[in-house]
Amino acid sequence: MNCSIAQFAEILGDKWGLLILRDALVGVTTFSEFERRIGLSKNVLTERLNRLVENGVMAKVSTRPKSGRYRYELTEKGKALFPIAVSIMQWSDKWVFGNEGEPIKVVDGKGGAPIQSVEVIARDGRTLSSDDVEYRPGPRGGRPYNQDE
Amino acid sequence: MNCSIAQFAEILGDKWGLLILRDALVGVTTFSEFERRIGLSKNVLTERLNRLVENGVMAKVSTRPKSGRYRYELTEKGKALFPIAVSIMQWSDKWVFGNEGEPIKVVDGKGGAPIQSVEVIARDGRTLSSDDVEYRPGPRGGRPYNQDE
DNA sequence: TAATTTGGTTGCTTTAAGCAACTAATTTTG
DNA sequence: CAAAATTAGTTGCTTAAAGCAACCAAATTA
Repeated sequence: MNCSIAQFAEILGDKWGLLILRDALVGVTTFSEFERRIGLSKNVLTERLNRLVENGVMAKVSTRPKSGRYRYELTEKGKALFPIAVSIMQWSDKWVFGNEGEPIKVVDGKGGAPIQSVEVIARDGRTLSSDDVEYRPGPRGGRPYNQDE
Repeated sequence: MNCSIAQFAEILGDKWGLLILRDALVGVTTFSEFERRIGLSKNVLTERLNRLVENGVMAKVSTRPKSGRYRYELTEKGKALFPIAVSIMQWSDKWVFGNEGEPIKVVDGKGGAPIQSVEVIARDGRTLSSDDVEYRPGPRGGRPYNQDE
């Protein structure tokens, strides 16, 4: 499907994929810890982790050779999902939790100051809302945002 | 579940939810146009749109009173998902499509210049990667990023 | 006036997810 | 050092969700 969002959705566009990403970002690496924290069945976790590995988002590495124990860790491609995760958290904190307050705070590792709100910024520095942009066909061109017909 | 990402996932954390958001952002409003562009079955589309309406992400408004024709449009809460959609597109463009080039370009409505890359910025202006942050329990506190036990 | 479009609903089939039991190494505990 | 527990799964069965096709009534277009 010739759509960036659809591509993302294929790789981790479901509940479990997003929760695996969340846990991976906070440092979870083992099969059993993902299982315990997320609370999904083993066969589904197996399938989802395999998909992430196949798509280069995570790497499966042996802790010690021949041990049968592994670490699942984010690749560079996986770590690049960080702004997506943060923007999701910020949206939820504001629009779902609201004045209840957020469950987790993301802070700068150096100094512990809160981070800025993730925003879409124009080349000239203006913050853009969804009404301020236009969509143009890219290099792959053709009809924009259409997948079939 | 006391987790911001899980809350988001409940509302539109699946393939169809993300594709509906994509289309809504580019201006799709009618049931039939969502159906045609996304290519999902009517019953699932009905259920998904209802969920988005129930959660305040979209509003269902009659085009003309008593006409039986509706527009599904993003609320303020829904439009606030914009940075998430853009960060997903940018990730996919870079890490999935790569040098093939992106299918769609998001440009500034004023002047048509490309937008900046969506990033996580510290209070002091530094761009932060996933290794540069820490996670602290928020006001809702308790154990961070744990939902059960 | 007839055909088409819109926005669905209903019923059936197929696919995916959840659950429990089992396994075979490996590691920890007494 | 033996027994228990943990890790990282697999297999089989059940239940929930998605896909598909047909159908429908009101409104719109030809």
